[in-house]
Amino acid sequence: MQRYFTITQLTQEFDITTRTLRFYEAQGLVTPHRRGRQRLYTPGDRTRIKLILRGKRLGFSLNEVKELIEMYGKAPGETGQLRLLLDKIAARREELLEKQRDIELTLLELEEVEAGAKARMTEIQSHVKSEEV
Amino acid sequence: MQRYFTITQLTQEFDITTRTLRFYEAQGLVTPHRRGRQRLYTPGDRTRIKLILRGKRLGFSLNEVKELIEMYGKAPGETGQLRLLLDKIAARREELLEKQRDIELTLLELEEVEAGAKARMTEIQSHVKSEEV
DNA sequence: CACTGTATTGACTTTAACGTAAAAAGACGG
DNA sequence: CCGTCTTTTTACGTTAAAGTCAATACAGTG
Repeated sequence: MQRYFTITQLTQEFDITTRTLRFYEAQGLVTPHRRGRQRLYTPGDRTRIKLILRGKRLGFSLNEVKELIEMYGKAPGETGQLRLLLDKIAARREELLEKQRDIELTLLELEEVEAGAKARMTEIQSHVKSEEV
Repeated sequence: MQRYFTITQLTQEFDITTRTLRFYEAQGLVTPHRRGRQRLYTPGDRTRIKLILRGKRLGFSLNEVKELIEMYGKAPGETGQLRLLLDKIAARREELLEKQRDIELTLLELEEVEAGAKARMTEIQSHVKSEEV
């Protein structure tokens, strides 16, 4: 049973515009079916869109995202260049691990700032209290 | 003892161009000293540049990075709007945590693809061996 | 001082990722 | 069937983040 999504359904679900989805299509990132001129998105298309948006959140360009998705898309059988695929996977993994470290560092720094701010707040509080006496 | 860095030193260290550093300066992200017209970067400037690049790797825009850095820069004392600062920190943290989840998911998917590829490889290997018999 | 190489400035160009507007074609409710 | 609404297509505009190029300006060296 093939359930389809319309373009507006997806734009609402993911909070993007139709322009964006058509743009992704023009870039070859999704290829919805057509009923006449109308676009019909399969659940698979929907998943791809999710992957695209996730990639974007991580700072990957659309081209990089495309490469990633194509890796998923290929069944392992039809992948002629297995060695090459494995290399790409390794490279992506390295990038992701670096991003993880970047995030950890940034979170730590945020905590420091937060601690400073909170300390400053309670300090102000105590001033207020002493003035209240 | 104030040790300075030249612009080219930094471009080499971080693998960016002079144009990029001057652009960041024009955006108010760094403000190196001058000796005549020549730019002199302090270790503090260097740290800021590191932060900028880290932010970029995580997919933040330069403006977002600027906000982040300004949060670090402000001593907690001179932060008039402590509540506002804490809110911003919380928002950033949420974003970062989401990115962490995104990374985890992507890593998992990469592992799946990798497993498939490796399985396919050993399969091919065994074919070769059986032909060798 | 002349030469050479590096820095700076300013202007213009480029690329990615959409936004916006206009015109035409379906889709639908009454 | 008519008007309204949505969708599509086409084309041009925009923004962020630099890249590229040209015209100097120094700075150090022999």
